[in-house]
Amino acid sequence: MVRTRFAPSPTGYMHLGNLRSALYTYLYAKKHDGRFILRIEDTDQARYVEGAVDVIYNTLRDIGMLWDEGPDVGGGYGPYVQSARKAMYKPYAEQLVKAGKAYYCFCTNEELDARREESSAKGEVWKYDKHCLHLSPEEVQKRIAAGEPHVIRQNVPLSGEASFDDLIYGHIAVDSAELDDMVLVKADGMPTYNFANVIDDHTMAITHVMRGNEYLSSTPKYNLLYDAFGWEKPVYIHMTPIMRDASHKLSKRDGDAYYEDYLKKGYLKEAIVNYVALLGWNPGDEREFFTLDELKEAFDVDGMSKSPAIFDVNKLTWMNAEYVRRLSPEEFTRHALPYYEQAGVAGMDKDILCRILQKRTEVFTQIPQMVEFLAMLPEYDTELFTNKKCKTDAAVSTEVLDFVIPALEALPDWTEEALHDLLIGMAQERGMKNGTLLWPVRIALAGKQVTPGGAIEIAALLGREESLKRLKSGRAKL
RNA sequence: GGCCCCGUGGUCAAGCGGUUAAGACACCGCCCUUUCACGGCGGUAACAGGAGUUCGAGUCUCCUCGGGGUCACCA
Repeated sequence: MVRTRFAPSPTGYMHLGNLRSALYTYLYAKKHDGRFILRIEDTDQARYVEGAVDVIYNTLRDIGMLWDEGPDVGGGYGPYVQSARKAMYKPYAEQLVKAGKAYYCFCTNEELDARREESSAKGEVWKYDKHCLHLSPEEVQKRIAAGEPHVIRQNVPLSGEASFDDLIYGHIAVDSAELDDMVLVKADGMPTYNFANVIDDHTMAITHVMRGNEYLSSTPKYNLLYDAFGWEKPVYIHMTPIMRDASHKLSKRDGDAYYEDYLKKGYLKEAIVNYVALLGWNPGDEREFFTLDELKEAFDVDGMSKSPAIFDVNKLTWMNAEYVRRLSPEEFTRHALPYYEQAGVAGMDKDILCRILQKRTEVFTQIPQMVEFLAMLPEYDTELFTNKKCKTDAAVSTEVLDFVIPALEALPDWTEEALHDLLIGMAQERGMKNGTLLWPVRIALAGKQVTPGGAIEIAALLGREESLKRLKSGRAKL
């Protein structure tokens, strides 16, 4: 049974890189009919943020990545919050000490710093010198009994090879001599992050450890620990970061690294998830649109990339536009409504608004600026009445408005259909290009060169009174 | 600096010893058209560099260069 885990620390936001890690971790488990486990790594009390755990829950749930075990739903391997596991680590370290795979160390920070400086002065790479490894058991006991501060360090062999196998990167080996005797348990009795991770993953029976690339170089050490315990090692899958550019990760400094940021900017969650899934993974065929269920089916480590991917808002935006177009009119309107209200057009015909806006909306936040001319006629210059392609200028526009205004005043039903028949009919009668007639009308109606929709839709949206008022004021300008 | 990882168009990315080196976004052009957009058609653009191995190398090996990661009693 495949068991994977997502182990975020609660920061209050969901970074896109984390979101993607969670996604891949979830997908891998689901693809193999396994279990997806949520573990909260909250040991860093200094960074603790109120309500941050809820952000994690809500985001995962919102997207549909439901966890099979976790702090709130339980499971047979709890607790699932690291702070509640504090007491369980030290005994494991002591077990290692008994086996000679770890040892107590009484070196103080000052001593370590001094030796570190000494070695860097000589141009050497600092590595703990195993100073305390050779203390006699009696002395160790005595000093512990005396209450002397101490840590427990991993005893890394001086020679030989440490290695691991990664599903993406293959076999990675490093000389044990390169490895430092890392601290397992700190002077305050708490485990270090690395140690806690190994213990947690093993005791939670995690079979596939999926995590960021930055752990690539510490993983050989992790495996040494598994060997020291005699535990079966997990399968490793190291994932690339999402980059801002070739040399920087997407970070909070960029102001657009968080899932929440994109929701606020008017992106659809399905589009974000879909885009992010494709950043660093490809299905092996030409498909690019996936629902979460389709991703579960299609996901495969073979398609995961070894090199980091640069985040491209451009493509996200294109993908979002595609998702927007696929919305039903009702769904589109539901998403657009807050922006209609913001622009003051919420009272207008929703069907027409949807028809003219849906194809033009890449991101919902673009809507107000697209429609604000409906709520209030902008100041405009008569230059706008001139358009070469439509064969119109101030004189033509004057002529057009002069016969269009009375005709519209006489129109019995102010419907889109009636407006269409009347205006197009007049153009035909007079042997004019549709554009020649419609251009001046649209300009007078909208007061801007570029609008979503054409003269007919705009007139229908504005209604008889407002339309005629705008047409007359346009005529008056000429 | 030591060690580890990575390197195909501007971006994502296919490619697993033999291809005219896919596709998508972006960009440019044309068509459609009631402006813009949508849609349709077409175009520009890449194997970081150098040595090998091989009949043949984007694919294998080595070196160089470039980028990243990691070297804490932080997580």
